[in-house]
Amino acid sequence: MPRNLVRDQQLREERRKQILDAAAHVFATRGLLTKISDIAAGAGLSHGHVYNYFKSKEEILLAVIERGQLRYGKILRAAEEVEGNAADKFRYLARRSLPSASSADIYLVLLQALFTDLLEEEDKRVIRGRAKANLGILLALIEEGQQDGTVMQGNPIQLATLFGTLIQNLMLMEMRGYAPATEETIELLIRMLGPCP
Amino acid sequence: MPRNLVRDQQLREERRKQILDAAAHVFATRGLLTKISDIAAGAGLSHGHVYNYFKSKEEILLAVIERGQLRYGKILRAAEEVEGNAADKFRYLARRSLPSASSADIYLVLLQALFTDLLEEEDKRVIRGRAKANLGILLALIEEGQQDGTVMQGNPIQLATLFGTLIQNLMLMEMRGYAPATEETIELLIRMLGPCP
Amino acid sequence: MPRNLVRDQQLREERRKQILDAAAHVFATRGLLTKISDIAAGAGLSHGHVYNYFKSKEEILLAVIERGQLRYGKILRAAEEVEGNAADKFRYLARRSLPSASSADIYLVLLQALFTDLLEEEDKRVIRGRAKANLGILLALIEEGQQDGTVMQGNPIQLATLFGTLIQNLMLMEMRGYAPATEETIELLIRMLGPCP
Amino acid sequence: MPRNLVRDQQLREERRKQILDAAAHVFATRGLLTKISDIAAGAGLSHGHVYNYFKSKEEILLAVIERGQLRYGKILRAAEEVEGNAADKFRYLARRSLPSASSADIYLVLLQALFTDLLEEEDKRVIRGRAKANLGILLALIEEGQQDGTVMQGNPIQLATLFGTLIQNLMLMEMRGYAPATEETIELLIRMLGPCP
DNA sequence: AATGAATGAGCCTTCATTCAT
DNA sequence: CATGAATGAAGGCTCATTCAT
Repeated sequence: MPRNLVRDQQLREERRKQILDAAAHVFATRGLLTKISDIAAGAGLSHGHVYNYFKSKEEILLAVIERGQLRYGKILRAAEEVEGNAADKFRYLARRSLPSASSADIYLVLLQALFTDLLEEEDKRVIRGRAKANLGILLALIEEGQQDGTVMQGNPIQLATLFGTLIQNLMLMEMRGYAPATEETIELLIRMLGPCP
Repeated sequence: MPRNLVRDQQLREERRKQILDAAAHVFATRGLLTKISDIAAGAGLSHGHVYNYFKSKEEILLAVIERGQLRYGKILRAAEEVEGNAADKFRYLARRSLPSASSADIYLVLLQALFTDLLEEEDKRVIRGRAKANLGILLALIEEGQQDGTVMQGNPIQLATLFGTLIQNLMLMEMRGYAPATEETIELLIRMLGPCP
Repeated sequence: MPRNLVRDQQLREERRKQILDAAAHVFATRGLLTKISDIAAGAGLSHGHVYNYFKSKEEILLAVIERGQLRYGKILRAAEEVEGNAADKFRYLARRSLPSASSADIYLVLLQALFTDLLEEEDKRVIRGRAKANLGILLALIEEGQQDGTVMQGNPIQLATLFGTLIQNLMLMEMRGYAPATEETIELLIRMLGPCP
Repeated sequence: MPRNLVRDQQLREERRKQILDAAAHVFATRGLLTKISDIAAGAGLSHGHVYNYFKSKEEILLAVIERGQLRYGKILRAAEEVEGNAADKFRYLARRSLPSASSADIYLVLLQALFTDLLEEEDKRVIRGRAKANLGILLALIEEGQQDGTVMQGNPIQLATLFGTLIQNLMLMEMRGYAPATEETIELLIRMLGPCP
């Protein structure tokens, strides 16, 4: 039966993913007040069963955040590979951060999680570490843009930080009573980053 | 009536303010998971006493948000009055939004509150309404800047939204693992907004 | 100043009466869930001040019950003195127990109080003792009626109990969704008690 | 679905009944001051679990009252079916209302509930409606008795009200310091209702 | 005396987590 | 594996009681 074990493992992994998907959605929708039973309902299973895959709500939250950060990192690396100049890469990045892209909606949860004492300080440290790693990629893109003349001069870290803030907030605009972000918004953003020739 | 009614009223008002200050701080620090007893402790009184000033936790949250939005509006109007061109006004605005300025730290609470069903839909509507009013002031500033040549051309609403997002996030940068905002950040921000002559 | 002391004592007694009146009304209206502040409001003073006259809510409740029972006893003794036969005395008794007569509305409070552990067992014993004393008077009336031929034969204690139950419930009829008691009801009651010649 | 759904449903129903039984007892014993934890303890489960069956204390109270009223209605209808004349039916009715019959002990709770603002006015309306329906049955019995000569003449509604009051108070007699009701009491009651030939 | 600010015990209710089936 | 019954810790809120003014 080793075959079954492999298959079991796959099923198990699928389930975990299912739960995390639901959790990401619910966390992003209701914040940290999210209940285990909401997650379970979203994943289509009983709340008790969730504990066969994660040992606590905290673990789920951590997993959701980790996945969100890793995905964001993946998008960042994908942006690096985009054909064209740095502006094109930022354009790609911003587009992937629009509300329709599910990958971004975890960002607010992360923000909240860094507050509360729901998470251990150690966990927060890890999360900040990943954030810094992601910022590093953004930083490289900024510097590339300053080289190829599509990004203004200035402290790259500051620029990366500002740009990072912006794209992660794109999806939240509507929620905050502002107009939702569109392609037009993205073009403006690119121009804002741009140099004055 | 052996009491001094006028004085009592003043004390009462002070207490309310005291509670709101504590609440703002704790909400900003621990998010919606904030306990009434945390607020009470922060204000230096017993949890039961809080209910002599506010009739529920929800009411406190609403008051905190309202006050935060009104203060932000006040800052916006103060910025309008600043001597100089639009860039100077934005500079002023950004400076007042740095972490050291306590008035801004409510913004994240607001963001969280718009999620959850902790608040009635009606309350959320009111909050979004005030946000829109504030955006209107920012909008006027943007248009002024486009007139006096210190702000780039482009859809003013979009620009206002982007800028609003940025300044409200200044204080959160550090928290999110990025470098904290400084005067240098502000200058970059002003240049980003600026036109290409 | 002994005159002042006397006067003070009178005022104090008046105040106590005021509070008990309010308490009786509120207890009869809202049951044991009655709050001290309701009583205070009813008596037109601050809740804190009540404690200058009674040392606890329990003491007030006991006083209200005692007064109610004593008044009922007084009514019973007044009935004994009524001119005419026993039927006339019962008629008088029933009339004084109609809803309009405030003396009866405490009966339900008493009923509730005998339940809960809000009262010490010792207090309950005292209350039951007074109830028994009152029943004794009723018993005498019943026996008088059996003598003068206006009350049916049968165990006088049973009859007294049944009649006591009835008149104390007269005021509650309306509350329980039944038709309110009237003079007609009273006449029926007298006839029910009456013998078959 | 490894569970036996039908069985689960049965168990669930049993549990509900268990809780209601406990609640009826405790409410009848301690009045509206009854704590959820008392009910839970009475039913042999944890307080939290009670909320898996009822969503609030108020709902439990309402259910207890409803059940009590329905049971009383059932007894009334059973009395209607008793062989014999109306007196026999009343006898049956009174017997079923003695303290030993658990079905009646809810009446006092009902009485208390009609006070307080613990219940919505709407709920009280419903309760009064059911009381009126039950009174209707009693009314029919009275009229039957007036026909077959076992009940005195007079306004049937008044008679029904008086009789209803009496039988519902039978169980409370002892509690109020009076002699407890017995078969002898019941016979007296029947005679009181009877006509004078 | 008189007020109402202040406290904290206590109850209702929710929900993470465990566990029997 | 799956379910949901069951528990109990924790937090919101009320209100009796005390006390400074």
